[in-house]
Amino acid sequence: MFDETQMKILNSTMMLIMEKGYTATTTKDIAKKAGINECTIFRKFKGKKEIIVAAMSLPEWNPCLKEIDFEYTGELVEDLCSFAEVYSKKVTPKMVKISLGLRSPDLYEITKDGIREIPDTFKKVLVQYFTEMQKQNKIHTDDIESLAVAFLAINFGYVFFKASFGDELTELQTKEYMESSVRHFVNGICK
Amino acid sequence: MFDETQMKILNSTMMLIMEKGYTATTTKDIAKKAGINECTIFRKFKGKKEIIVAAMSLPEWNPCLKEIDFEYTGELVEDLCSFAEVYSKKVTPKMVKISLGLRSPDLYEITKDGIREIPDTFKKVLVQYFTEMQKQNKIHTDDIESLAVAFLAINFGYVFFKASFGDELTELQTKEYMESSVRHFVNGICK
DNA sequence: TTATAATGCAAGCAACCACTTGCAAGGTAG
DNA sequence: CTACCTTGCAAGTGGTTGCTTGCATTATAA
Repeated sequence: MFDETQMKILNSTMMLIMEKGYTATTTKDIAKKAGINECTIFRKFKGKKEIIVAAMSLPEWNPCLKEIDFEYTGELVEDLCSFAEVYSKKVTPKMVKISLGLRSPDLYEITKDGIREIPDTFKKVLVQYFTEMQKQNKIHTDDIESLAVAFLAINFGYVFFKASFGDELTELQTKEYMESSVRHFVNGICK
Repeated sequence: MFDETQMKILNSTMMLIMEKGYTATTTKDIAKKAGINECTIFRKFKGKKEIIVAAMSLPEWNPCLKEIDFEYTGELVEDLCSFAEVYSKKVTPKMVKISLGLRSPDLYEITKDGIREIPDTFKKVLVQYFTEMQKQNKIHTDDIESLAVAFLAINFGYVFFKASFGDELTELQTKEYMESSVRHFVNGICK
């Protein structure tokens, strides 16, 4: 698919975009980071934009979250922990930084669908799951949509904070937070 | 503080940053949007960066969230709804777009403190509140930190989604979501 | 050895960037 | 009227951007 030089370019580009964003990342930066000459970039890719398109085709730089990735048994805490784990494996701080770095007017058309796909898929799975659990009389709610968005937000918010502030906002680690937040989510906090 | 021309520049700049981000926003863009000549910008402000600094001093473009903004009575649902409302009044999709647009290497030093201050303050208030509620034996939890981060994430996640996708991810409106998510958060979903 | 392909190197392209300058036009205040 | 202040206008600054080109060097394969 891609030769060694191309991979160096792809990885260097995405790392720089994580740090500085697409517009602020220059082809000179990329060449320097990749340890190659700038003109080689344009021998390997048509232009700067094409590097992004190519990188997005790699699972390494584009977390394809599919409905099929989520499995469940019917036990609430177990299932939601499992969902949270699948989500956190794909949507890492690295990926969040990438998707923030790709926010640029001239990339919008290329990236928008891919970026919305992830929360969209996760929400769809959650709505489906909660609907099923309600049918089985395992949960009580009058608003499945809110429930799904809230659980999505609990998971996304955490990884966004880690991506933005590292451990400075909270030193909680992923597993710790996931288990605790799921437990609170299921059982509530009111005595 | 700022004359009419300066205000036109400040508002136009921030609106463009909302749309395209700082690096992709040029001084020509700003002048065009403000309906003035480009050189006027540099007669009014020292440079592009200074426009941001000036704008950040306006409450209109910088939501100062202070601990004192949050009041509570001791009734869980009521208090958390009130917290969520205060948060949503300050941290609007517009503000989130701004803070995303300001992510640029050469603005980092200027903006980082202001950006972290908001989640920081909200988290601090929540930790304080939950600690108090635990003392009063009104909640059961062994992990107040997770609780605070989860509630913060529930509120931030929603506004981030609205900022990024409008109504395309969910058509839920703020009040609806707030009330529902707080109710679930307090009472849990398990039967 | 010879042919081919990949890369480095240096120079340079037009376009655009933030920013500057000199001058004329216009309004306002004394 | 005069003096001043603000702004527009047009031109231009040096620097950077994405991207190109011609040529020398190296490695690989026939």
